Amino acid sequence: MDNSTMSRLLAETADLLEIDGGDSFRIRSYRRAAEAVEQTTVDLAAAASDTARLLEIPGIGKSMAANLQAIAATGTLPLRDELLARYGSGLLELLKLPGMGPKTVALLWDAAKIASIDQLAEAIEAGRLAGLPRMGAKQIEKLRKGIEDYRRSAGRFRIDEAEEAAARLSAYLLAFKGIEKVTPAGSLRRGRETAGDLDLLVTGPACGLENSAAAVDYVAAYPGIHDMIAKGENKVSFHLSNSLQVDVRLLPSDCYGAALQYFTGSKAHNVSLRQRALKMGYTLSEWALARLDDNTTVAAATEEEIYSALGMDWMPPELRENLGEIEAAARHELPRLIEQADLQGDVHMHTTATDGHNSIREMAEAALKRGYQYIAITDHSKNLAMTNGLDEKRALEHMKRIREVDKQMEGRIRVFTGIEVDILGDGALDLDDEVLAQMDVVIASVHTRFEQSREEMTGRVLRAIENPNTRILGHPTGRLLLRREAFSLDLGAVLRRAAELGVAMEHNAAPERLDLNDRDLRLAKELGCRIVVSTDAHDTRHVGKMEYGLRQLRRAWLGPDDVLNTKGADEFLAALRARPQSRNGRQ
DNA sequence: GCCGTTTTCGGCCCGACTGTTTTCAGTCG
Repeated sequence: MDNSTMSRLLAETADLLEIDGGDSFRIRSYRRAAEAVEQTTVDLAAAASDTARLLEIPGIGKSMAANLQAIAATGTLPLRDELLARYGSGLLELLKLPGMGPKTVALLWDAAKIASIDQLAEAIEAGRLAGLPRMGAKQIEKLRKGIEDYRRSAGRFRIDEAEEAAARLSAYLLAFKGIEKVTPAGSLRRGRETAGDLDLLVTGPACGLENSAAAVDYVAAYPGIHDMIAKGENKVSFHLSNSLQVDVRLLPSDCYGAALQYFTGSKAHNVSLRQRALKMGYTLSEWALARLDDNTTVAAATEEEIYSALGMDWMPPELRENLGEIEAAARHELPRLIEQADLQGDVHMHTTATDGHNSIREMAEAALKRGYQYIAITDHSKNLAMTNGLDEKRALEHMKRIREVDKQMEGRIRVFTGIEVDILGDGALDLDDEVLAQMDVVIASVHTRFEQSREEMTGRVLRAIENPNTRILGHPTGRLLLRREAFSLDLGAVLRRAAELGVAMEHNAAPERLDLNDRDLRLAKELGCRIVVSTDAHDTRHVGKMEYGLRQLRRAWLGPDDVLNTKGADEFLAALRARPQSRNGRQ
């Protein structure tokens, strides 16, 4: 069992205790322990027998160590099981609805015996919620909409979860003699934010059409399989324990490219590509590109051959959405997409001054190791009290420390001063302008939920952009993957104004964030609004880890020139600071 | 349930915002 699963069990226990009305400090302990387990580099399943080692981890005491040992030994936690037996796992799912916390879950359970999202939906339809305490028309409507949004995203997995499952399975497959190559296809390969299932294409001498039986048996013996769906001559389908469906296809290497192309999709891209093939006298299938007249194979082994035979350049999977990439590839005018090597700096990160886990120096060293030229330290401001956010006085002191570290690094990497301020309800920033003016990087973010009208909400964000100290607009959509609580915002107006005033728009590269979706990013490019891709790293492991965010940028056809932190340190700073004359007075 | 160069008991990150209130409880970060 891996640390994140152990962490999840502890966090769920905390949720259940909260619904149960348990001691709030005990609950916090479970939460802290869950976070510690997630954070630590110690492999807890392996180290479980070493109690002293467990106790070294801050937040793990005697009973939590025993809990971890129970989880490692049995895969489950007695307290959690006990609470689940009382309330059922549906309550944990209810908590995922926006605006739904433990008190409301407990209320619905006590008053109406509602124990799942389905039961809640039913109760809303039947009008059984009206009259319950704190259940006005607005609240009920919010829940109804929350259920709708939740159901839309349910059943899909975040890209990093799918990728992790793919990596583990690939490692297992590659250990088999005669399996030489494993490639994830489908939306995972195209870099979508989420994946509905996992398509793995496998090839090697053991994957021939006739001799694949041993390899198929090996696949079917994968220890992570929860239940088998189908096992054929060349395909094995199953669910993992997290209910992710996996299809493993074994293919001879001479048709690997055709299969890879076909199973990567997207559907729209493939339809369009097959039409093009037909016009050229070919037929394209998952087995080969073949001549229509005599059915002889033209290309099949690699994607490059197939696209080339169709008169096109090979294109990165991220572009395959039938949004003009086929025409561009045929004209040999595919865009140059942004790559990791283009990025010169990571300019959003936190330290132990607020809710980060490492020092300024450690973050700088980590970024240096990853080959970056500069970073910005952007801890939280005072409005985020729970993170120990910085007030004016502490912000200035912190700035001094950042400058000291910058000196210590002796030019090997630049360390910029910065802060992530909160956009308040009236659109003002929560720190004094005189202090903000001294910072290199000021990221203005919305941390509280706004539920005003679209106009009002947009007005507030625009006001924050107008503030001459705002250099980067941080996550303004309130968008969290698989929990889309996006408040209403005229993003077009926001991006346009940001472009006019030279304020960059942040795209958070963390897989659970990915602030801007494909369409937002295309719009940003159209409007000439520059993007800053960042990690919002809270520890050294996440510093500069941009791959998920980069794939989103690539999907939107963004190149190095569309992104601000592809510039060198001085150019980046100059671009951030230079703001055109304010054009106030225009509505 | 964790933690301790003020402690082995008594503390434990707190402020903004919303909706349903008529002074506040609940959620979120």
